[in-house]
Amino acid sequence: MASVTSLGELERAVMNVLWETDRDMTAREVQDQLADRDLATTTVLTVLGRLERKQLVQRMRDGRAHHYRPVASREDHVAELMTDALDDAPDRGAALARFLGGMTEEERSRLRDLLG
Amino acid sequence: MASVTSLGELERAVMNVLWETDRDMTAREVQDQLADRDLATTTVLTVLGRLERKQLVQRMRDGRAHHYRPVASREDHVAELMTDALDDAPDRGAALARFLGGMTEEERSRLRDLLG
DNA sequence: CCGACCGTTCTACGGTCGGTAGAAAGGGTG
DNA sequence: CACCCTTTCTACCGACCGTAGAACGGTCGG
Repeated sequence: MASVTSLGELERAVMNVLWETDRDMTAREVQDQLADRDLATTTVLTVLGRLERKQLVQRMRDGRAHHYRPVASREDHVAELMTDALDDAPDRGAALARFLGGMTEEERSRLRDLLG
Repeated sequence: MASVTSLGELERAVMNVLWETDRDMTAREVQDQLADRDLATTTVLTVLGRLERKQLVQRMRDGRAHHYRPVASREDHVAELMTDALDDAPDRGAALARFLGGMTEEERSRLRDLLG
C-alpha cells in the first residue's frame, strides 16, 4: 500500500493552488491560476477528479459548477507524509535522531519549544 | 523533482532485504530472501539495476558476480523522506506542530530526550 | 584448453498512472 | 427554448514497474 499518495507534477500544482487560495474554487478558477500552463478546462477537471479519487480534495455542487477544496491543510498533509515515512522505520528512535540531525540548531530549538 | 524516490512494490521489497541483511549481497542472495515470490534471477537483477540508477544501492564487482549494498541506512532514508516532506510546507512550524500532534505522548517524550 | 555454468546485459511486453484533451451530455439562464 | 458552461466519458501517449527470455562473456572443472 505505497505511501499515502504520490502525486504527479500537475496534480501537485493543482493542490498548491487549492492550498494557497484560501477558499473553495471551481475548476475554471484553478485553471486561471495555472494560466501559464495553458491547460484545457477538461484537463483541470480530470486532475481534480483524480485528486478526489485519492481523497485529497472534496467537491460540492454549487449551481451548475462544482466547488473544490482540499480535504486537509497542506501542513496536515505534510505531517501525514512525515508520519508515514517514519512508520517505515523499524527503529523509530534512530530515524528520528537522523531527522533531527539534518535540522539546523535553530529549528531544533523551535522544536523544543513546540514540545513544551 | 518529485520526492526523493517513489519505489514500486518489488523495489521496496528488495530494499528491505538489503536493509535487513547487514552485509553486501549478490542478486542470487536477494532472490533467495524473496523465495516466496518465485522470481527469476533476471527480474532481481533488473530491479537492482533500477535501484542503482535511482542511487539507492551501490554495487561492486566481486569476481564473477556483483555485490549490492544500500547507499544509505533505512533510517537515513526515512529521515530524508521526512525532511523532503517537511520542505514542502511553507509553514514549517505548523507542519511540525501537526506532526508532533500525531505522536503519542511517549514518543514526544522520547523526542525531547533526543533533543537533549 | 574447452565446454558448462553463472551472472550480466539487452530487450521486451503488459499493466498502471499521469498529462492532456476532444466529444458529447446535462443543466441553468436569459 | 436555445445557448453556453461544466461535467462526464473516453482516449492516447509516455513513463515507470513487474516480469522474464535471449544472448553474451567470463570462470572453473575436467
